[in-house]
Amino acid sequence: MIVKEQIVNQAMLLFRQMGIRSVTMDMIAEQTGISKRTLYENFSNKDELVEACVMQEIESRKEQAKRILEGSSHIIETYILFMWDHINRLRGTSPLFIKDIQKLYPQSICKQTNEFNNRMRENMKQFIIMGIKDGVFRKEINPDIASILIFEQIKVLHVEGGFETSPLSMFSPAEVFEHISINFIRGISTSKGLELVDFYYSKHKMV
Amino acid sequence: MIVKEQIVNQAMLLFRQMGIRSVTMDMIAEQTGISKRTLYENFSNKDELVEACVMQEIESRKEQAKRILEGSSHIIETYILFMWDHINRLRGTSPLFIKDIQKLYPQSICKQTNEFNNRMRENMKQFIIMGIKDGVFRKEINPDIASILIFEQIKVLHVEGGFETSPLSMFSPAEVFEHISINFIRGISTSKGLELVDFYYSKHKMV
DNA sequence: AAAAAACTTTTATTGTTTAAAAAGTTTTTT
DNA sequence: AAAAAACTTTTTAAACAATAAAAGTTTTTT
Repeated sequence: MIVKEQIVNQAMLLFRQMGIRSVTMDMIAEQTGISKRTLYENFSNKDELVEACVMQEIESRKEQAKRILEGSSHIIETYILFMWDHINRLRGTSPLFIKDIQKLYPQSICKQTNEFNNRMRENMKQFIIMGIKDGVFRKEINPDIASILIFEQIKVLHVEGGFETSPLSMFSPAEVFEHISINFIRGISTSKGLELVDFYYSKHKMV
Repeated sequence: MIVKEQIVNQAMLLFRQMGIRSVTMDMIAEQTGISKRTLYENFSNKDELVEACVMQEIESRKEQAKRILEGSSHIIETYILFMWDHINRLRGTSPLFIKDIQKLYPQSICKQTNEFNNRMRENMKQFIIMGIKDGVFRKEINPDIASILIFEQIKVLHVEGGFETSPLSMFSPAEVFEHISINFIRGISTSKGLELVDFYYSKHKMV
């Protein structure tokens, strides 16, 4: 079944570039170098193919998350590493990809990503609660509000009309994301937390 | 021309409660206790009346801004006072009011509010630049990105579908706004800045 | 002279039709 | 046996028409 993987990989290449809506099955067949018929013998419809792509993406993220958790010694280091991981993903992916999944597939496939997102938000909330207990985040912080707000801020990157409408369009999504992430964690931090943010930020600094 | 003021005041009462779209001219006439004809003799159409209301609101804000600037001894105190002023306004105004102005009147009237908003964003940018020079905000901050981001965050409060769609619906706009404002300024602050935020926040603390 | 009511006009929303593009299928070719 | 091409069906989006609500006007009443 190596051909199925081939198709998923080539489709992902196109999806990442142009989103899902504007990639046709003809394009995918051509890109993979197979006929449409063969394509449909492997995936009986587009949704099935998209689902396979999304699942692959989610799996990749889960594995990466596992690696990050194993490789970090403090929750703030974890946060910084997740930030860099996401920045790298943003750099290789058109905002259309995420946007299309959310707008076009709110039922079947989005179920997977929604579960994933809800788990992420819940993780973020627990992360904040842990940080407060640990004395790195301020105790005035409401973990519910704060965990929602960080994801709402990130949504700005995937806003309707791309990004072009927004005055943020002059800056790259990756740059804005870094700004948001660092400002957010510093905003909720105590002085002890800030020291750790500075420490781990310079430890993992990238260009 | 006391009757004109009467109309504006009564109309504002309704607009603040239910937005602009859902308030009819009949409702305004009834609320003011005059006939529709008299209403139209004072304002030849709804847009003119809305404009008068918006101008009154802008004037009120300008005066309040002047008072705040005069009454504060440091830019961080200014920021905290503006925050409380806005929280008080939010408490008395339905999100529909701002939403309707932005969605319904993007041309003539919105010109006024857009100018006002652009000036606010520019002020915010200058505020951040001053803060960096003064050593209260971090020098890594990009004043353009940061000034846009704070307004984008505030937009979450006026998002399409009210607020009801958003997971933030369980919290009051005022509460969320305070969270956003404090997190933002702490996020961009140096340790010197944080001390001042703490100082002025407790100085002006409200319930 | 202004309120109340009855009226006309505009605007905004809703549903319907139509046309194009892409999904999905079948036939033909190599 | 799979690619290429030709085909049919579905979806989507745009254009248009019908409707209802509110804007705006005129007439009638107090």
